[in-house]
Amino acid sequence: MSEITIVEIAKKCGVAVSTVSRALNNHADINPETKKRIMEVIKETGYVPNNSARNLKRTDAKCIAVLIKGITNPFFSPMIEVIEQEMEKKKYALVLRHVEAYEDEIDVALQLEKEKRLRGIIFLGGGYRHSSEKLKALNVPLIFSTIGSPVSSKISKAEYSTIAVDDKLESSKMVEYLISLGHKKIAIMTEGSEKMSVGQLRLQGYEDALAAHNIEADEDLIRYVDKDMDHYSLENGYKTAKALLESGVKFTALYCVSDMLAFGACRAIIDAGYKIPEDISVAGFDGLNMSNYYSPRITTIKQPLDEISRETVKILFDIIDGESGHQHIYFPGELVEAESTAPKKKKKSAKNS
Amino acid sequence: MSEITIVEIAKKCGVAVSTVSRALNNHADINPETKKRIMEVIKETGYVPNNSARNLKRTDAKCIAVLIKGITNPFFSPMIEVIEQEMEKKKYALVLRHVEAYEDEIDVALQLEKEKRLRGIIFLGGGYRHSSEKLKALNVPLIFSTIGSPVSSKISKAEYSTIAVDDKLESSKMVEYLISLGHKKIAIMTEGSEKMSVGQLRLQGYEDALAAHNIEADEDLIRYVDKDMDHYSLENGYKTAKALLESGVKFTALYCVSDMLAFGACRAIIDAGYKIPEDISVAGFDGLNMSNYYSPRITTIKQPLDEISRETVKILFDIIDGESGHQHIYFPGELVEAESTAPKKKKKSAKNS
DNA sequence: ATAGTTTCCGGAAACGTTTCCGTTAAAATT
DNA sequence: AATTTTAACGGAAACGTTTCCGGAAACTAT
Repeated sequence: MSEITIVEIAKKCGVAVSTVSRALNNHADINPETKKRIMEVIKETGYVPNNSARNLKRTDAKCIAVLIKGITNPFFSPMIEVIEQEMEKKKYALVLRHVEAYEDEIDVALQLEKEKRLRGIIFLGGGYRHSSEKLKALNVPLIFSTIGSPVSSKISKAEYSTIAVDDKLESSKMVEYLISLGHKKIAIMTEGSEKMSVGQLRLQGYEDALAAHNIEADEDLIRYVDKDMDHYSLENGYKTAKALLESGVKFTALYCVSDMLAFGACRAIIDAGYKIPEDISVAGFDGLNMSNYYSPRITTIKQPLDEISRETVKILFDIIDGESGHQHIYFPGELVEAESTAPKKKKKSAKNS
Repeated sequence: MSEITIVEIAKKCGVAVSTVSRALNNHADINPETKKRIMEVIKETGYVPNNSARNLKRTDAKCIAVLIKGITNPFFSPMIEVIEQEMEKKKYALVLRHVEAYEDEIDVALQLEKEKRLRGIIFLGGGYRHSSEKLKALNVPLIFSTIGSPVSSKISKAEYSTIAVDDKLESSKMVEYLISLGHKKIAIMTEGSEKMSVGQLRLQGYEDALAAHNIEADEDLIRYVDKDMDHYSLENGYKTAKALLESGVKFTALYCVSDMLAFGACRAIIDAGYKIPEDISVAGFDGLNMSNYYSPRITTIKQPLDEISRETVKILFDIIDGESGHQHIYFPGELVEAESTAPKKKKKSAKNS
């Protein structure tokens, strides 16, 4: 393919390679005339500098990586947007990478660290099988955003930052709310991939809330999504809710640990001939944009993703600039009451739209 | 940061640099013993080869790029999945990049072409401001998947491939269907960013269908989404539908040129107190997974994204391998009738769930 | 034992840049 | 007019790899 290099340009212009390089990089020591001439030839020939060679020498190209597991999850959309904005302000290049498993992530990061001058990594999305030695070896700030408790115990809290809502606390707020509506038989749909996953934390919040109100936890009401599928997907929500309904266990409210699950669950409930919220109340978590457009609008805990994202970037730069060490910050979530929940059981309760 | 290079490893092992390289790259000419020893040291030190240097020399690292505008759009999720699978089979590295504007894309691609040995580019998502000279200069196969007519007229059809559904035709199928249900006042919600955009093509299909049935096109029924917002977003669907409803124009069916728009529109219609499909039928396009979980399930044209994705990759490799030239292929879409549409007006029409 | 093969490894060139250092000629200063 | 400064540029080393070429042992076959 395009074999043309900087030396051809130099020849064509009758100057030295270094001069072309200077023209390319807006260096001072160059005659505007010469520069213009060189730039023209470059334009003509369609020459593009080889980035590998460039990065091999350069030391100043600052770059941070955002590694996302499940980049297509709508949950990340607003986060990516904000992070991109903030990075732009700081004039840092941003590399957004979609990674399947976390093992991959690390290798991707390692690679980046060598290719470019990686200054930090932001991890988005759950999954916790980090090989901590490698992670430490990177020697750049690691920021985990909106994921429960991110790393293996081999790496200490002083070596990474986390920014998120307090999943356990917020989760219990939601369950408290359902209880306040008179519900006692509250089912939960969650995910239990790893010990400290978001799903597990939110389950703990559920249990806390029940305990606080002396409601006995019923094993049958705790449902795990299929771990062989995308955890927080519509299909999984649908499937799990369907199984719950068909099991015959009685419940008046279903708390889904993610809005995506709630969407799927709602559809299953409707398909089964029940009305939401008259027959069954459904609650979600995350506050996805979609939850406000779904029918019914989903009662959920809204995560302040914009603020979280902004803070994520801020913390990263504070650490890079040496202005602070690693931090672990919780943001408050907001309970938004919508159409999918209602007080329990009143014969014909009015829709609270 | 991690300053350790291949020469340190060589020193530590008491071997030559080339030997370490051989160990690293699974070369033949090396004693398994030596290799093992070297690998151990590498593991210990956490050494990672510098990819820039590596790519500078290598010529075989094959790589193809997938450039997506709006990577967070759920539309792309299944496509990415399939493409990743297929690439894995071919043992090609895949670089997935999120790009904001198409200008960016090209630069990204150019950069890639130099860094790695880029063998092809797949473009996903609309937007058509390609600077064709640059594109040509890349000298690698360009494949446009699921986007209308992709490039500026300066670049000929023999120089790129397209794989998609026939947007115009499929669109008219949907409108024909609505007409067959007895609808005459059919509103359309579309997007008109560029001449040959997906939205424009689908609008043409709408006009064709109306013309074929001698239904007069009513300017007031053609609605454009806000071009300053994300074109195919819930918000835009909601907002545009709301404006349409408030305008007082009468219509019995609303055809949204994308499911995302349909979701938003449905919500606006419901909020306005109408029932879907009893009062207003709503149709979408794309066949997003979500359309089967939304309430009501959206009548839509389902794009065979799996097949399209697979074919996209296949065509790319055919071209790379010199087994064929560029192609322009249409896949048929599938009209899926769901809950959001019904025959017009019968006093109390039964829901066709 | 000799010649021919293999096996394994070291040396060094090359990849395409950037950057440091030095040089020249012109401009500015004395 | 002689000296110093400046502007513009060329030359070459360096970045960290891979790969080609050749050479020394260690085998194999005669």
